[in-house]
Amino acid sequence: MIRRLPQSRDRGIPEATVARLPLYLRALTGMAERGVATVSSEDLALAAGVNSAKLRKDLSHLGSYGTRGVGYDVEYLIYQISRELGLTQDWAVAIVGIGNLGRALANYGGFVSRGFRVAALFDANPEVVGDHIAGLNVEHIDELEAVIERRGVSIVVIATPAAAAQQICDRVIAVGVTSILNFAPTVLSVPEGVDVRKVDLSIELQILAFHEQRKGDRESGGPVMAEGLQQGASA
Amino acid sequence: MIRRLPQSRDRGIPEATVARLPLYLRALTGMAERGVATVSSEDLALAAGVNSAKLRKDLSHLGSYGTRGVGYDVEYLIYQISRELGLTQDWAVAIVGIGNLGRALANYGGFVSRGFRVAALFDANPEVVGDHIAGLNVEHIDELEAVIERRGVSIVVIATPAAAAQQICDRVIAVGVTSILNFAPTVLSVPEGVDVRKVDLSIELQILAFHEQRKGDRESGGPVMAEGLQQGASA
DNA sequence: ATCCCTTTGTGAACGTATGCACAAAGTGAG
DNA sequence: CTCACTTTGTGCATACGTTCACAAAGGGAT
Ligand SMILES: NC(=O)c1ccc[n+]([C@@H]2O[C@H](COP(=O)([O-])OP(=O)(O)OC[C@H]3O[C@@H](n4cnc5c(N)ncnc54)[C@H](O)[C@@H]3O)[C@@H](O)[C@H]2O)c1
Ligand SMILES: NC(=O)c1ccc[n+]([C@@H]2O[C@H](COP(=O)([O-])OP(=O)(O)OC[C@H]3O[C@@H](n4cnc5c(N)ncnc54)[C@H](O)[C@@H]3O)[C@@H](O)[C@H]2O)c1
Repeated sequence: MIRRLPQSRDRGIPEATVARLPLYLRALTGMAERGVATVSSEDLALAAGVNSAKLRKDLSHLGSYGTRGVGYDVEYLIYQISRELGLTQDWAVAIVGIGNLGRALANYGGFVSRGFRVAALFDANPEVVGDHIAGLNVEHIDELEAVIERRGVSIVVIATPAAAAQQICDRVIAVGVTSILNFAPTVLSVPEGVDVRKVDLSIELQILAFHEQRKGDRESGGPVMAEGLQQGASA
Repeated sequence: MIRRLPQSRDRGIPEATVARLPLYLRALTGMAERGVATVSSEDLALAAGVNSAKLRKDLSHLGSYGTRGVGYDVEYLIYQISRELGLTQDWAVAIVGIGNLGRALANYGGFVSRGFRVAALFDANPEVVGDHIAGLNVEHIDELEAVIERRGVSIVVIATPAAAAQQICDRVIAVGVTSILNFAPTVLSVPEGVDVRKVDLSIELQILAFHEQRKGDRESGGPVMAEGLQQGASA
């Protein structure tokens, strides 16, 4: 291997790695709070629930921040991962659909903890509009575009019924939003350059049911299946 | 303790495929409701937001249920996928931690729609215990084991603070639960044979932030990377 | 300075997933 | 029947992801 400076500009981090970085970050933050100064790949991997070789390979994509024979400096690694994930800047998030779920999300403290700030709440229901939740006023959905632009919102969380999701999606994309987190159980179609991630309770349960059923099958003499698998990264 | 994942198995459906089956099912259900009798892989793939070759390969793992020149029978395919996922039986689900999120989950109608039935709610807070939510009484966490066994709960949803999650997890596993859906931002450690899936808002936002930051970098002359990617299956 | 111990970073082998491209299989018209 | 047309199911190439295993690097003791 040729040792070169351009290594740091090789910014092609695999998607599977990106999905695990927040996990490492969380484990590291816990360690920092407990006063741990350095950590080995073995220990960090254990805390994050992954294989240590995988962890080392993941971190190697960010650069060479470890010290052989010692491990990684916790604070420094927190900084490097945070920077890579873009958490050293402040992200304004809007939540659309302030029903059961939207309310829970708006009240969720874990949001703010890492660079994310809930900057706007929207709903179509006149009875909900004007409510005060977590120090924010719920705006009418008609104000969507204006408020998003005024407050510099760059990430939108959709928590409306499925029927409204695509329309909300189209509208926020039209004003330049390119990152969407969708809780509605529907497939959003978006132009290239827009990232959609989805959280779908129903799908998770169905996947669990699939494996659960298969465990039961075992008793009736079916083939013994692989088990104990935790879900991995999303690509 | 090396975990072996035997691949050579007859009914071995790839994990990536399993994760997409619920998507197909949802699309098919919508079509059935609109009176569509048959569908081509092309159309179904479009509705589910995947590549049609991938869809055909996924379905081929279940069997050969299509008709060349025609497509798939919608109702029949719904039945086959439902059966494969184990949705033809009834799953009793318990929710632990009836706070903001737990309440939203308990009130969520989409649960029941597909074989899942919320059968028990638990909380440690005396002010919450005894509340009536969605027709269910919130039980004290001390009753966890007894109620789970009595009502035949096989899937547990954890919506407690992170600090309580591992303990709840250990307790439900001790009474035979092997499927857990975890909303708490913590890595659960479980014995082999137990499936844990996690839903983590914070991780999703951080992944979005990573890509969002990268989009901004483009202006400063960084390499233009592939975008527009939607998240894939979790393995 | 030398040796021993620990731990990183990565080459290489293997496993899994994706998507193209096409033969095979089916429909229906004449 | 044959022919034209549609669409499935899959072989194959390629890309991506995981894990093992070990040389190289660093720390510290003597
Ligand atoms: N509650 C859950 O646990 C849960 C779980 C998984 C998925 N989901 C999904 O999340 C979404 C929200 O769930 P919920 O339980 O909060 O539903 P909900 O009905 O309680 O809330 C939906 C809110 O969206 C608002 N709304 C409707 N149309 C709108 C529009 N065009 N613009 C802006 N706001 C609009 C409604 O006024 C309502 O306040 C649904 O798609 C649901 O399927 C919910
Ligand atoms: N609210 C959200 O939008 C959101 C988003 C992502 C993740 N989460 C996570 O989901 C979990 C719940 O979030 P929330 O906002 O509902 O919090 P919450 O504080 O509103 O609710 C937590 C509930 O759990 C109960 N509880 C605490 N210890 C318990 C125990 N040992 N046994 C049983 N019940 C116990 C509490 O009494 C409370 O009712 C947290 O881990 C949170 O980080 C929440």
